[in-house]
Amino acid sequence: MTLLRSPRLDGSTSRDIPDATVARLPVYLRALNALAEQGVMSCASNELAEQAGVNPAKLRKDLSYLGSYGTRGVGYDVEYLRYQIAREMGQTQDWDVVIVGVGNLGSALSAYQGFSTRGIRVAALVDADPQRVGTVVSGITVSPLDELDEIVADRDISIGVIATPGTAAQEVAERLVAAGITSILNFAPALVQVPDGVDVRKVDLSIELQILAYHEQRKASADKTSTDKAATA
Amino acid sequence: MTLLRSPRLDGSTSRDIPDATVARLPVYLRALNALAEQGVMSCASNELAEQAGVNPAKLRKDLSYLGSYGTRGVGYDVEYLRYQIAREMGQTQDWDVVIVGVGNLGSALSAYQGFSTRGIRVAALVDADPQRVGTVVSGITVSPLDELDEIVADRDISIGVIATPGTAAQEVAERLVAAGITSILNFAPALVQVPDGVDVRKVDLSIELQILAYHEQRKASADKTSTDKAATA
DNA sequence: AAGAGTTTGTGAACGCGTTAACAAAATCGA
DNA sequence: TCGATTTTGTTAACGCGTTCACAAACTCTT
Ligand SMILES: NC(=O)c1ccc[n+]([C@@H]2O[C@H](COP(=O)([O-])OP(=O)(O)OC[C@H]3O[C@@H](n4cnc5c(N)ncnc54)[C@H](O)[C@@H]3O)[C@@H](O)[C@H]2O)c1
Ligand SMILES: NC(=O)c1ccc[n+]([C@@H]2O[C@H](COP(=O)([O-])OP(=O)(O)OC[C@H]3O[C@@H](n4cnc5c(N)ncnc54)[C@H](O)[C@@H]3O)[C@@H](O)[C@H]2O)c1
Repeated sequence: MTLLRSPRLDGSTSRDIPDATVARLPVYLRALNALAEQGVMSCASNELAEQAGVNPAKLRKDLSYLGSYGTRGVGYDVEYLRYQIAREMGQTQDWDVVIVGVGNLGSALSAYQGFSTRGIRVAALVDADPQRVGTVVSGITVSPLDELDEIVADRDISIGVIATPGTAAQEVAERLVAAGITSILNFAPALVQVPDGVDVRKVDLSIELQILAYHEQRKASADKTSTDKAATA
Repeated sequence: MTLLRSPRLDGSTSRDIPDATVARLPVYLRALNALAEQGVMSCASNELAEQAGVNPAKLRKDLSYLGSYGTRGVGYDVEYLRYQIAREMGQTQDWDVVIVGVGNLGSALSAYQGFSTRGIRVAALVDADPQRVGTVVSGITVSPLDELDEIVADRDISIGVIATPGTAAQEVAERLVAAGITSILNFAPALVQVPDGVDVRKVDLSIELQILAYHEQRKASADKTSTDKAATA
Protein backbone atom coordinates (compact mmCIF):
# COMPACT_ATOMS: atom_id res chain seq x y z
CA MET A 1 0.00 0.00 0.00
CA THR A 2 1.22 3.43 -0.89
CA LEU A 3 0.95 6.35 1.48
CA LEU A 4 2.19 8.91 -0.97
CA ARG A 5 -1.24 10.30 -1.66
CA SER A 6 -3.52 11.57 1.02
CA PRO A 7 -7.06 11.94 -0.27
CA ARG A 8 -9.01 15.01 0.75
CA LEU A 9 -12.66 15.71 1.23
CA ASP A 10 -13.03 17.18 -2.25
CA GLY A 11 -11.29 14.20 -3.82
CA SER A 12 -8.16 16.08 -4.78
CA THR A 13 -4.73 14.75 -3.87
CA SER A 14 -2.21 16.60 -1.77
CA ARG A 15 0.78 14.71 -3.13
CA ASP A 16 2.94 16.74 -5.49
CA ILE A 17 2.47 15.89 -9.12
CA PRO A 18 5.78 15.93 -11.03
CA ASP A 19 6.34 19.07 -13.13
CA ALA A 20 6.66 17.05 -16.32
CA THR A 21 3.27 15.49 -15.66
CA VAL A 22 1.58 18.80 -14.87
CA ALA A 23 2.83 20.15 -18.20
CA ARG A 24 1.20 17.23 -20.02
CA LEU A 25 -2.17 17.17 -18.28
CA PRO A 26 -3.49 20.05 -20.45
CA VAL A 27 -2.48 18.03 -23.50
CA TYR A 28 -4.51 15.07 -22.26
CA LEU A 29 -7.40 17.40 -21.56
CA ARG A 30 -7.30 18.62 -25.14
CA ALA A 31 -7.11 15.07 -26.44
CA LEU A 32 -10.10 14.06 -24.30
CA ASN A 33 -12.06 17.03 -25.56
CA ALA A 34 -11.31 15.98 -29.13
CA LEU A 35 -12.49 12.43 -28.40
CA ALA A 36 -15.62 13.68 -26.66
CA GLU A 37 -16.46 15.83 -29.69
CA GLN A 38 -16.15 12.74 -31.86
CA GLY A 39 -18.70 11.06 -29.64
CA VAL A 40 -16.22 8.65 -28.08
CA MET A 41 -17.44 7.65 -24.61
CA SER A 42 -14.58 5.45 -23.49
CA CYS A 43 -11.00 4.94 -24.58
CA ALA A 44 -7.91 2.88 -23.80
CA SER A 45 -4.58 4.41 -22.86
CA ASN A 46 -3.27 3.49 -26.30
CA GLU A 47 -5.83 5.60 -28.13
CA LEU A 48 -5.63 8.55 -25.76
CA ALA A 49 -1.84 8.43 -25.86
CA GLU A 50 -1.86 8.52 -29.63
CA GLN A 51 -4.23 11.49 -29.64
CA ALA A 52 -1.95 13.27 -27.22
CA GLY A 53 1.25 12.25 -28.97
CA VAL A 54 2.86 10.49 -26.02
CA ASN A 55 3.95 7.01 -25.00
CA PRO A 56 1.02 4.99 -23.54
CA ALA A 57 3.08 4.00 -20.49
CA LYS A 58 3.87 7.64 -19.85
CA LEU A 59 0.20 8.52 -20.08
CA ARG A 60 -0.77 5.81 -17.60
CA LYS A 61 1.99 6.79 -15.21
CA ASP A 62 0.93 10.44 -15.43
CA LEU A 63 -2.69 9.55 -14.71
CA SER A 64 -1.64 7.34 -11.82
CA TYR A 65 -0.44 10.46 -9.97
CA LEU A 66 -4.02 11.74 -9.95
CA GLY A 67 -5.56 8.53 -8.74
CA SER A 68 -6.97 5.37 -10.23
CA TYR A 69 -9.59 6.57 -12.65
CA GLY A 70 -9.48 3.81 -15.26
CA THR A 71 -10.92 0.31 -15.36
CA ARG A 72 -8.64 -2.63 -16.14
CA GLY A 73 -9.65 -4.52 -19.21
CA VAL A 74 -11.81 -1.56 -20.30
CA GLY A 75 -10.05 1.81 -20.34
CA TYR A 76 -11.08 5.29 -19.27
CA ASP A 77 -14.47 6.95 -19.32
CA VAL A 78 -13.79 10.02 -21.43
CA GLU A 79 -16.07 12.44 -19.60
CA TYR A 80 -15.14 11.21 -16.14
CA LEU A 81 -11.40 11.41 -16.80
CA ARG A 82 -11.79 14.80 -18.42
CA TYR A 83 -13.49 16.09 -15.30
CA GLN A 84 -10.87 14.59 -12.98
CA ILE A 85 -7.98 16.17 -14.87
CA ALA A 86 -9.81 19.48 -15.13
CA ARG A 87 -10.38 19.47 -11.39
CA GLU A 88 -6.76 18.61 -10.65
CA MET A 89 -5.61 21.43 -12.94
CA GLY A 90 -7.94 23.91 -11.28
CA GLN A 91 -10.04 24.26 -14.39
CA THR A 92 -13.32 23.96 -12.58
CA GLN A 93 -12.96 27.68 -12.07
CA ASP A 94 -11.79 30.49 -14.35
CA TRP A 95 -8.47 32.16 -13.61
CA ASP A 96 -8.24 35.88 -14.19
CA VAL A 97 -5.06 37.22 -15.71
CA VAL A 98 -3.66 40.75 -15.98
CA ILE A 99 -1.44 41.57 -18.95
CA VAL A 100 1.15 44.30 -18.42
CA GLY A 101 2.40 45.80 -21.67
CA VAL A 102 -0.19 46.14 -24.39
CA GLY A 103 2.08 46.29 -27.43
CA ASN A 104 2.21 43.85 -30.31
CA LEU A 105 2.36 40.73 -28.19
CA GLY A 106 0.10 41.93 -25.39
CA SER A 107 -2.56 42.87 -27.92
CA ALA A 108 -2.32 39.49 -29.63
CA LEU A 109 -2.73 37.73 -26.30
CA SER A 110 -5.73 39.91 -25.37
CA ALA A 111 -7.41 39.06 -28.63
CA TYR A 112 -6.89 35.33 -28.29
CA GLN A 113 -10.17 33.45 -27.99
CA GLY A 114 -8.54 30.13 -27.15
CA PHE A 115 -7.81 30.94 -23.51
CA SER A 116 -11.44 30.91 -22.37
CA THR A 117 -11.94 27.21 -23.08
CA ARG A 118 -8.85 26.47 -20.97
CA GLY A 119 -10.09 28.27 -17.89
CA ILE A 120 -8.08 31.43 -18.52
CA ARG A 121 -9.67 34.88 -18.77
CA VAL A 122 -7.81 38.06 -19.63
CA ALA A 123 -9.39 40.33 -17.06
CA ALA A 124 -7.30 43.48 -17.29
CA LEU A 125 -4.73 45.27 -19.44
CA VAL A 126 -2.12 47.66 -18.06
CA ASP A 127 0.40 49.87 -19.84
CA ALA A 128 2.80 52.65 -18.86
CA ASP A 129 2.38 54.60 -22.09
CA PRO A 130 -0.18 57.45 -21.59
CA GLN A 131 -0.99 57.18 -25.29
CA ARG A 132 -2.22 53.62 -24.82
CA VAL A 133 -3.94 54.08 -21.50
CA GLY A 134 -7.65 54.57 -22.03
CA THR A 135 -7.71 52.92 -25.42
CA VAL A 136 -9.87 49.83 -25.78
CA VAL A 137 -8.12 46.62 -26.84
CA SER A 138 -10.21 43.51 -27.46
CA GLY A 139 -13.04 45.07 -25.49
CA ILE A 140 -10.90 45.92 -22.47
CA THR A 141 -9.92 49.47 -21.53
CA VAL A 142 -6.17 49.77 -20.93
CA SER A 143 -5.42 50.96 -17.40
CA PRO A 144 -2.42 52.94 -16.16
CA LEU A 145 0.31 51.18 -14.21
CA ASP A 146 -0.66 53.12 -11.07
CA GLU A 147 -3.93 51.29 -10.85
CA LEU A 148 -2.34 47.84 -10.83
CA ASP A 149 -2.82 47.39 -7.07
CA GLU A 150 -6.54 48.08 -7.10
CA ILE A 151 -7.12 46.03 -10.23
CA VAL A 152 -5.40 42.99 -8.77
CA ALA A 153 -7.10 43.39 -5.39
CA ASP A 154 -10.60 44.20 -6.69
CA ARG A 155 -10.71 41.37 -9.19
CA ASP A 156 -8.75 38.93 -7.04
CA ILE A 157 -6.22 38.30 -9.81
CA SER A 158 -3.29 36.01 -9.02
CA ILE A 159 -1.66 35.57 -12.43
CA GLY A 160 0.22 38.30 -14.30
CA VAL A 161 1.74 38.39 -17.78
CA ILE A 162 4.77 40.55 -18.57
CA ALA A 163 4.70 41.72 -22.20
CA THR A 164 6.81 44.84 -21.79
CA PRO A 165 10.31 45.41 -23.14
CA GLY A 166 13.04 43.51 -21.29
CA THR A 167 14.34 46.64 -19.63
CA ALA A 168 11.05 47.11 -17.77
CA ALA A 169 10.56 43.45 -16.87
CA GLN A 170 12.16 43.45 -13.41
CA GLU A 171 10.36 46.61 -12.34
CA VAL A 172 7.05 45.29 -13.62
CA ALA A 173 7.62 41.97 -11.84
CA GLU A 174 8.19 43.82 -8.58
CA ARG A 175 5.05 45.87 -9.01
CA LEU A 176 3.07 42.74 -9.83
CA VAL A 177 4.35 41.00 -6.71
CA ALA A 178 3.70 44.10 -4.61
CA ALA A 179 0.15 44.13 -5.94
CA GLY A 180 -0.37 40.56 -4.78
CA ILE A 181 0.35 38.52 -7.91
CA THR A 182 1.87 35.11 -7.14
CA SER A 183 2.31 33.68 -10.64
CA ILE A 184 4.02 35.38 -13.56
CA LEU A 185 4.37 34.48 -17.21
CA ASN A 186 7.29 36.45 -18.59
CA PHE A 187 7.69 37.06 -22.34
CA ALA A 188 10.49 39.58 -21.98
CA PRO A 189 14.02 38.36 -22.74
CA ALA A 190 15.19 39.17 -19.24
CA LEU A 191 15.70 37.35 -15.97
CA VAL A 192 13.25 38.46 -13.30
CA GLN A 193 13.95 37.94 -9.62
CA VAL A 194 10.97 37.34 -7.37
CA PRO A 195 10.50 36.38 -3.71
CA ASP A 196 9.91 32.79 -2.63
CA GLY A 197 6.35 31.69 -3.15
CA VAL A 198 6.01 33.48 -6.47
CA ASP A 199 6.13 31.27 -9.57
CA VAL A 200 7.71 32.57 -12.76
CA ARG A 201 7.57 30.86 -16.12
CA LYS A 202 9.44 32.29 -19.04
CA VAL A 203 8.56 32.03 -22.70
CA ASP A 204 11.40 33.08 -24.96
CA LEU A 205 10.41 32.97 -28.61
CA SER A 206 13.84 34.05 -29.87
CA ILE A 207 15.43 31.09 -28.12
CA GLU A 208 12.94 28.70 -29.70
CA LEU A 209 13.99 29.88 -33.15
CA GLN A 210 17.67 29.90 -32.19
CA ILE A 211 17.41 26.25 -31.16
CA LEU A 212 15.89 25.41 -34.54
CA ALA A 213 18.66 27.37 -36.24
CA TYR A 214 21.25 25.36 -34.32
CA HIS A 215 19.77 22.11 -35.58
CA GLU A 216 19.58 23.49 -39.10
CA GLN A 217 23.26 24.29 -38.95
CA ARG A 218 24.07 20.77 -37.79
CA LYS A 219 21.99 19.31 -40.59
CA ALA A 220 23.78 21.54 -43.08
CA SER A 221 27.26 20.63 -41.86
CA ALA A 222 26.33 16.94 -41.67
CA ASP A 223 25.19 17.13 -45.29
CA LYS A 224 28.43 18.81 -46.17
CA THR A 225 30.45 16.12 -44.38
CA SER A 226 28.64 13.32 -46.18
CA THR A 227 29.00 15.12 -49.49
CA ASP A 228 32.69 15.56 -48.79
CA LYS A 229 32.97 11.89 -47.93
CA ALA A 230 31.12 10.95 -51.09
CA ALA A 231 33.48 13.14 -53.09
CA THR A 232 36.50 11.58 -51.43
CA ALA A 233 35.23 8.05 -51.96
CA MET B 1 41.93 11.36 -23.44
CA THR B 2 38.41 11.87 -24.63
CA LEU B 3 37.38 10.97 -28.14
CA LEU B 4 33.87 12.31 -27.80
CA ARG B 5 34.59 15.45 -29.74
CA SER B 6 36.12 15.39 -33.16
CA PRO B 7 37.42 18.84 -34.09
CA ARG B 8 36.80 20.08 -37.61
CA LEU B 9 38.61 22.46 -39.87
CA ASP B 10 36.36 25.36 -38.90
CA GLY B 11 36.82 24.64 -35.20
CA SER B 12 33.29 23.43 -34.66
CA THR B 13 32.60 20.13 -32.93
CA SER B 14 30.67 17.25 -34.43
CA ARG B 15 29.71 15.73 -31.08
CA ASP B 16 26.09 16.21 -30.15
CA ILE B 17 25.49 18.88 -27.59
CA PRO B 18 22.76 17.86 -25.10
CA ASP B 19 19.37 19.44 -25.78
CA ALA B 20 19.27 21.07 -22.38
CA THR B 21 22.61 22.73 -23.08
CA VAL B 22 21.59 23.96 -26.53
CA ALA B 23 18.55 25.59 -24.96
CA ARG B 24 20.78 27.50 -22.54
CA LEU B 25 23.49 28.67 -24.93
CA PRO B 26 21.33 31.58 -26.16
CA VAL B 27 20.90 32.62 -22.52
CA TYR B 28 24.67 32.69 -22.07
CA LEU B 29 24.99 34.64 -25.28
CA ARG B 30 22.58 37.23 -23.94
CA ALA B 31 24.44 37.40 -20.62
CA LEU B 32 27.76 37.86 -22.45
CA ASN B 33 26.27 40.63 -24.57
CA ALA B 34 25.10 42.37 -21.41
CA LEU B 35 28.58 42.08 -19.87
CA ALA B 36 30.24 43.32 -23.05
CA GLU B 37 27.95 46.36 -23.08
CA GLN B 38 29.03 47.10 -19.52
CA GLY B 39 32.61 47.09 -20.75
CA VAL B 40 33.53 43.85 -18.99
CA MET B 41 36.38 42.15 -20.89
CA SER B 42 36.74 39.00 -18.83
CA CYS B 43 34.58 37.11 -16.37
CA ALA B 44 34.58 34.03 -14.16
CA SER B 45 31.97 31.29 -14.40
CA ASN B 46 30.44 32.58 -11.17
CA GLU B 47 29.67 36.02 -12.58
CA LEU B 48 28.47 34.76 -15.93
CA ALA B 49 26.32 32.14 -14.24
CA GLU B 50 24.71 34.77 -12.05
CA GLN B 51 23.98 36.97 -15.09
CA ALA B 52 22.41 33.99 -16.81
CA GLY B 53 20.55 32.77 -13.75
CA VAL B 54 22.08 29.29 -13.62
CA ASN B 55 24.32 27.23 -11.37
CA PRO B 56 28.04 27.92 -12.07
CA ALA B 57 28.80 24.21 -12.33
CA LYS B 58 26.07 23.84 -14.90
CA LEU B 59 27.47 26.74 -16.90
CA ARG B 60 30.97 25.24 -16.92
CA LYS B 61 29.65 21.83 -17.85
CA ASP B 62 27.62 23.36 -20.70
CA LEU B 63 30.63 25.25 -22.01
CA SER B 64 32.78 22.13 -21.78
CA TYR B 65 30.68 20.56 -24.54
CA LEU B 66 31.85 23.29 -26.92
CA GLY B 67 35.51 23.04 -26.05
CA SER B 68 37.95 24.49 -23.58
CA TYR B 69 37.58 28.22 -24.04
CA GLY B 70 38.41 29.46 -20.52
CA THR B 71 41.66 29.96 -18.66
CA ARG B 72 42.07 28.35 -15.24
CA GLY B 73 42.69 30.84 -12.52
CA VAL B 74 41.42 33.63 -14.78
CA GLY B 75 38.01 32.99 -16.33
CA TYR B 76 36.59 33.58 -19.80
CA ASP B 77 37.35 36.31 -22.32
CA VAL B 78 33.91 37.79 -22.90
CA GLU B 79 34.28 38.57 -26.59
CA TYR B 80 36.04 35.31 -27.44
CA LEU B 81 33.47 33.16 -25.62
CA ARG B 82 30.64 35.15 -27.16
CA TYR B 83 32.01 34.41 -30.60
CA GLN B 84 32.53 30.72 -29.87
CA ILE B 85 28.97 30.24 -28.65
CA ALA B 86 27.58 32.28 -31.54
CA ARG B 87 29.48 30.10 -33.99
CA GLU B 88 28.30 26.90 -32.34
CA MET B 89 24.70 28.15 -32.46
CA GLY B 90 25.00 29.06 -36.12
CA GLN B 91 24.65 32.74 -35.37
CA THR B 92 27.50 33.76 -37.61
CA GLN B 93 24.89 33.79 -40.32
CA ASP B 94 21.30 35.03 -40.41
CA TRP B 95 18.52 32.48 -40.64
CA ASP B 96 15.51 33.36 -42.76
CA VAL B 97 12.10 32.39 -41.47
CA VAL B 98 8.70 32.19 -43.15
CA ILE B 99 5.61 32.82 -41.04
CA VAL B 100 2.40 31.10 -42.15
CA GLY B 101 -0.72 32.72 -40.74
CA VAL B 102 -0.60 36.49 -40.44
CA GLY B 103 -3.25 37.00 -37.79
CA ASN B 104 -2.80 38.49 -34.34
CA LEU B 105 0.19 36.37 -33.39
CA GLY B 106 1.81 36.23 -36.81
CA SER B 107 1.63 40.01 -37.06
CA ALA B 108 3.16 40.45 -33.61
CA LEU B 109 6.02 38.12 -34.54
CA SER B 110 6.60 39.96 -37.85
CA ALA B 111 6.82 43.27 -36.01
CA TYR B 112 9.29 42.01 -33.43
CA GLN B 113 12.63 43.79 -33.69
CA GLY B 114 14.40 41.51 -31.23
CA PHE B 115 14.90 38.61 -33.64
CA SER B 116 17.49 40.37 -35.79
CA THR B 117 20.07 40.57 -33.02
CA ARG B 118 19.69 36.83 -32.49
CA GLY B 119 20.42 35.89 -36.09
CA ILE B 120 16.77 35.45 -37.06
CA ARG B 121 15.15 37.33 -39.94
CA VAL B 122 11.48 37.16 -40.84
CA ALA B 123 11.85 36.88 -44.59
CA ALA B 124 8.34 36.12 -45.75
CA LEU B 125 4.70 36.11 -44.67
CA VAL B 126 2.08 33.73 -46.04
CA ASP B 127 -1.66 33.56 -45.47
CA ALA B 128 -4.60 31.69 -46.96
CA ASP B 129 -7.06 34.56 -46.59
CA PRO B 130 -7.38 36.47 -49.90
CA GLN B 131 -8.25 39.56 -47.84
CA ARG B 132 -4.85 39.49 -46.17
CA VAL B 133 -2.79 38.49 -49.19
CA GLY B 134 -1.21 41.55 -50.75
CA THR B 135 -1.41 43.65 -47.61
CA VAL B 136 1.85 44.89 -46.16
CA VAL B 137 2.65 43.84 -42.59
CA SER B 138 5.81 45.20 -40.93
CA GLY B 139 7.14 46.10 -44.34
CA ILE B 140 6.56 42.66 -45.86
CA THR B 141 3.89 41.93 -48.44
CA VAL B 142 1.77 38.93 -47.47
CA SER B 143 1.95 36.16 -50.08
CA PRO B 144 -0.67 33.53 -50.93
CA LEU B 145 -0.19 29.97 -49.74
CA ASP B 146 0.29 28.82 -53.37
CA GLU B 147 3.56 30.66 -53.58
CA LEU B 148 5.09 28.93 -50.56
CA ASP B 149 7.22 26.60 -52.69
CA GLU B 150 8.87 29.36 -54.69
CA ILE B 151 9.36 31.57 -51.64
CA VAL B 152 11.12 28.83 -49.71
CA ALA B 153 13.21 27.77 -52.69
CA ASP B 154 14.12 31.27 -53.93
CA ARG B 155 15.14 32.59 -50.55
CA ASP B 156 16.62 29.32 -49.33
CA ILE B 157 14.46 29.32 -46.20
CA SER B 158 14.71 26.32 -43.89
CA ILE B 159 12.65 27.46 -40.89
CA GLY B 160 8.88 27.90 -40.86
CA VAL B 161 6.50 29.23 -38.22
CA ILE B 162 2.91 28.01 -37.98
CA ALA B 163 0.62 30.75 -36.66
CA THR B 164 -2.63 29.54 -38.19
CA PRO B 165 -5.62 28.09 -36.31
CA GLY B 166 -5.06 24.58 -34.98
CA THR B 167 -7.36 23.05 -37.60
CA ALA B 168 -5.01 24.18 -40.39
CA ALA B 169 -1.76 23.26 -38.59
CA GLN B 170 -1.26 19.76 -40.00
CA GLU B 171 -2.02 20.84 -43.56
CA VAL B 172 0.30 23.83 -43.26
CA ALA B 173 3.04 21.63 -41.81
CA GLU B 174 2.76 19.29 -44.76
CA ARG B 175 2.95 22.16 -47.22
CA LEU B 176 5.96 23.57 -45.41
CA VAL B 177 7.73 20.20 -45.55
CA ALA B 178 6.80 19.75 -49.19
CA ALA B 179 8.28 23.18 -49.89
CA GLY B 180 11.57 22.12 -48.34
CA ILE B 181 11.29 23.42 -44.76
CA THR B 182 13.14 21.23 -42.25
CA SER B 183 12.44 23.09 -38.99
CA ILE B 184 9.05 24.20 -37.72
CA LEU B 185 7.96 26.31 -34.78
CA ASN B 186 4.32 25.56 -34.10
CA PHE B 187 2.12 27.96 -32.13
CA ALA B 188 -1.12 26.17 -32.92
CA PRO B 189 -2.63 24.00 -30.18
CA ALA B 190 -2.41 20.90 -32.33
CA LEU B 191 -0.08 17.98 -32.81
CA VAL B 192 1.66 18.06 -36.18
CA GLN B 193 3.16 14.94 -37.71
CA VAL B 194 6.22 15.39 -39.88
CA PRO B 195 8.67 13.02 -41.60
CA ASP B 196 12.00 12.08 -40.01
CA GLY B 197 14.60 14.74 -40.40
CA VAL B 198 12.17 17.59 -39.80
CA ASP B 199 12.38 19.26 -36.39
CA VAL B 200 9.25 20.56 -34.74
CA ARG B 201 9.13 22.69 -31.62
CA LYS B 202 5.84 23.62 -30.07
CA VAL B 203 5.00 26.73 -28.09
CA ASP B 204 1.70 26.47 -26.29
CA LEU B 205 0.82 29.66 -24.46
CA SER B 206 -2.43 28.30 -23.04
CA ILE B 207 -0.55 25.48 -21.39
CA GLU B 208 1.92 27.91 -19.82
CA LEU B 209 -0.95 29.73 -18.15
CA GLN B 210 -2.68 26.48 -17.22
CA ILE B 211 0.48 25.33 -15.43
CA LEU B 212 0.54 28.58 -13.46
CA ALA B 213 -3.15 28.15 -12.65
CA TYR B 214 -2.43 24.65 -11.34
CA HIS B 215 0.20 26.00 -8.95
CA GLU B 216 -2.14 28.80 -7.89
CA GLN B 217 -4.75 26.24 -7.01
CA ARG B 218 -2.26 24.28 -4.96
CA LYS B 219 -1.18 27.41 -3.12
CA ALA B 220 -4.82 28.24 -2.44
CA SER B 221 -5.68 24.80 -1.09
CA ALA B 222 -2.46 24.71 0.96
CA ASP B 223 -3.43 28.03 2.52
CA LYS B 224 -6.86 26.65 3.22
CA THR B 225 -5.38 23.55 4.84
CA SER B 226 -3.13 25.56 7.12
CA THR B 227 -5.98 27.92 8.00
CA ASP B 228 -8.14 24.91 8.78
CA LYS B 229 -5.40 23.51 10.95
CA ALA B 230 -4.98 26.82 12.71
CA ALA B 231 -8.71 26.95 13.30
CA THR B 232 -8.73 23.40 14.65
CA ALA B 233 -5.77 24.07 16.93
C1' DA C 1 -17.90 -21.13 -13.02
C1' DA C 2 -13.80 -21.09 -15.32
C1' DG C 3 -10.67 -19.86 -18.73
C1' DA C 4 -9.24 -16.67 -22.42
C1' DG C 5 -8.51 -12.08 -23.54
C1' DT C 6 -7.90 -7.17 -22.47
C1' DT C 7 -6.06 -3.21 -20.23
C1' DT C 8 -4.71 -0.77 -16.17
C1' DG C 9 -1.46 0.55 -12.46
C1' DT C 10 3.14 0.16 -10.94
C1' DG C 11 7.80 -1.78 -9.80
C1' DA C 12 12.20 -1.69 -11.71
C1' DA C 13 15.77 -0.53 -14.99
C1' DC C 14 17.61 2.84 -17.65
C1' DG C 15 19.14 7.34 -19.36
C1' DC C 16 19.62 12.17 -19.11
C1' DG C 17 20.45 16.33 -16.57
C1' DT C 18 22.09 18.57 -12.38
C1' DT C 19 25.22 19.41 -8.83
C1' DA C 20 29.03 18.88 -5.73
C1' DA C 21 33.73 18.14 -5.34
C1' DC C 22 38.34 18.13 -6.75
C1' DA C 23 42.58 17.70 -9.56
C1' DA C 24 44.80 20.34 -13.08
C1' DA C 25 46.39 24.59 -14.71
C1' DA C 26 46.91 29.16 -14.65
C1' DT C 27 48.38 33.76 -12.00
C1' DC C 28 50.64 36.36 -8.44
C1' DG C 29 53.71 37.76 -4.71
C1' DA C 30 57.82 37.05 -2.25
C1' DT D 1 61.77 29.77 -8.30
C1' DC D 2 58.28 28.30 -5.30
C1' DG D 3 54.23 28.29 -2.63
C1' DA D 4 49.66 30.34 -2.11
C1' DT D 5 45.60 31.48 -4.57
C1' DT D 6 42.26 31.36 -8.08
C1' DT D 7 39.35 29.19 -11.31
C1' DT D 8 38.57 25.94 -14.86
C1' DG D 9 37.37 21.28 -16.76
C1' DT D 10 35.80 16.87 -15.41
C1' DT D 11 34.53 12.91 -12.66
C1' DA D 12 31.25 10.88 -9.85
C1' DA D 13 27.01 10.80 -7.28
C1' DC D 14 22.43 11.88 -7.25
C1' DG D 15 17.66 12.74 -8.70
C1' DC D 16 14.11 13.05 -11.99
C1' DG D 17 11.72 11.39 -15.99
C1' DT D 18 10.92 7.75 -19.34
C1' DT D 19 10.05 3.25 -20.67
C1' DC D 20 9.55 -1.65 -20.28
C1' DA D 21 7.32 -5.41 -18.56
C1' DC D 22 4.09 -7.76 -15.80
C1' DA D 23 0.84 -8.87 -12.04
C1' DA D 24 -3.70 -7.45 -10.85
C1' DA D 25 -8.24 -6.60 -12.16
C1' DC D 26 -11.76 -6.41 -15.20
C1' DT D 27 -14.93 -8.38 -19.26
C1' DC D 28 -16.60 -11.81 -22.24
C1' DT D 29 -17.50 -16.38 -23.94
C1' DT D 30 -18.59 -20.94 -23.26
N1 LIG E 1 6.24 40.72 -30.44
C1 LIG E 1 6.78 39.52 -30.48
O1 LIG E 1 6.48 38.73 -31.33
C2 LIG E 1 7.81 39.12 -29.48
C3 LIG E 1 8.63 38.02 -29.74
C4 LIG E 1 9.58 37.64 -28.80
C5 LIG E 1 9.67 38.34 -27.61
N2 LIG E 1 8.88 39.39 -27.37
C6 LIG E 1 9.02 40.11 -26.12
O2 LIG E 1 7.76 40.42 -25.58
C7 LIG E 1 7.78 41.68 -25.00
C8 LIG E 1 6.72 42.55 -25.66
O3 LIG E 1 6.96 42.63 -27.04
P1 LIG E 1 6.14 43.57 -27.98
O4 LIG E 1 6.56 43.28 -29.36
O5 LIG E 1 4.69 43.48 -27.66
O6 LIG E 1 6.69 45.00 -27.56
P2 LIG E 1 5.99 46.42 -27.82
O7 LIG E 1 7.07 47.42 -27.81
O8 LIG E 1 5.11 46.31 -28.99
O9 LIG E 1 5.08 46.63 -26.55
C9 LIG E 1 5.60 46.87 -25.28
C10 LIG E 1 4.52 47.58 -24.47
O10 LIG E 1 4.95 47.68 -23.13
C11 LIG E 1 4.65 48.99 -22.66
N3 LIG E 1 5.55 49.30 -21.55
C12 LIG E 1 6.83 49.69 -21.59
N4 LIG E 1 7.32 49.84 -20.35
C13 LIG E 1 6.32 49.55 -19.51
C14 LIG E 1 6.20 49.52 -18.10
N5 LIG E 1 7.22 49.80 -17.31
N6 LIG E 1 5.03 49.15 -17.57
C15 LIG E 1 3.98 48.84 -18.35
N7 LIG E 1 4.04 48.83 -19.69
C16 LIG E 1 5.19 49.19 -20.26
C17 LIG E 1 4.82 49.88 -23.84
O11 LIG E 1 4.08 51.07 -23.68
C18 LIG E 1 4.25 49.00 -24.95
O12 LIG E 1 2.87 49.19 -25.09
C19 LIG E 1 9.17 42.24 -25.22
O13 LIG E 1 9.94 42.00 -24.07
C20 LIG E 1 9.69 41.43 -26.34
O14 LIG E 1 11.10 41.29 -26.28
C21 LIG E 1 7.96 39.80 -28.29
N1 LIG F 1 -2.99 35.22 -30.44
C1 LIG F 1 -2.49 34.64 -29.35
O1 LIG F 1 -2.09 35.32 -28.41
C2 LIG F 1 -2.37 33.16 -29.25
C3 LIG F 1 -2.20 32.58 -28.00
C4 LIG F 1 -2.06 31.18 -27.89
C5 LIG F 1 -2.13 30.42 -29.04
N2 LIG F 1 -2.31 31.00 -30.23
C6 LIG F 1 -2.39 30.15 -31.42
O2 LIG F 1 -1.65 30.72 -32.46
C7 LIG F 1 -2.32 30.54 -33.69
C8 LIG F 1 -2.58 31.88 -34.34
O3 LIG F 1 -3.35 32.66 -33.46
P1 LIG F 1 -3.91 34.06 -33.90
O4 LIG F 1 -4.53 34.66 -32.70
O5 LIG F 1 -2.90 34.83 -34.64
O6 LIG F 1 -5.08 33.62 -34.91
P2 LIG F 1 -5.78 34.54 -36.02
O7 LIG F 1 -7.11 33.96 -36.29
O8 LIG F 1 -5.68 35.98 -35.64
O9 LIG F 1 -4.86 34.34 -37.30
C9 LIG F 1 -4.80 33.15 -38.01
C10 LIG F 1 -4.36 33.47 -39.42
O10 LIG F 1 -4.12 32.25 -40.12
C11 LIG F 1 -4.67 32.38 -41.41
N3 LIG F 1 -4.94 31.04 -41.91
C12 LIG F 1 -6.00 30.23 -41.63
N4 LIG F 1 -5.85 29.06 -42.27
C13 LIG F 1 -4.71 29.13 -42.97
C14 LIG F 1 -4.04 28.24 -43.83
N5 LIG F 1 -4.51 27.02 -44.08
N6 LIG F 1 -2.89 28.65 -44.40
C15 LIG F 1 -2.39 29.87 -44.14
N7 LIG F 1 -2.97 30.75 -43.31
C16 LIG F 1 -4.13 30.38 -42.74
C17 LIG F 1 -5.90 33.22 -41.25
O11 LIG F 1 -6.22 33.83 -42.49
C18 LIG F 1 -5.40 34.24 -40.22
O12 LIG F 1 -4.80 35.33 -40.84
C19 LIG F 1 -3.59 29.80 -33.37
O13 LIG F 1 -3.40 28.41 -33.56
C20 LIG F 1 -3.81 30.06 -31.92
O14 LIG F 1 -4.49 28.99 -31.28
C21 LIG F 1 -2.43 32.36 -30.36
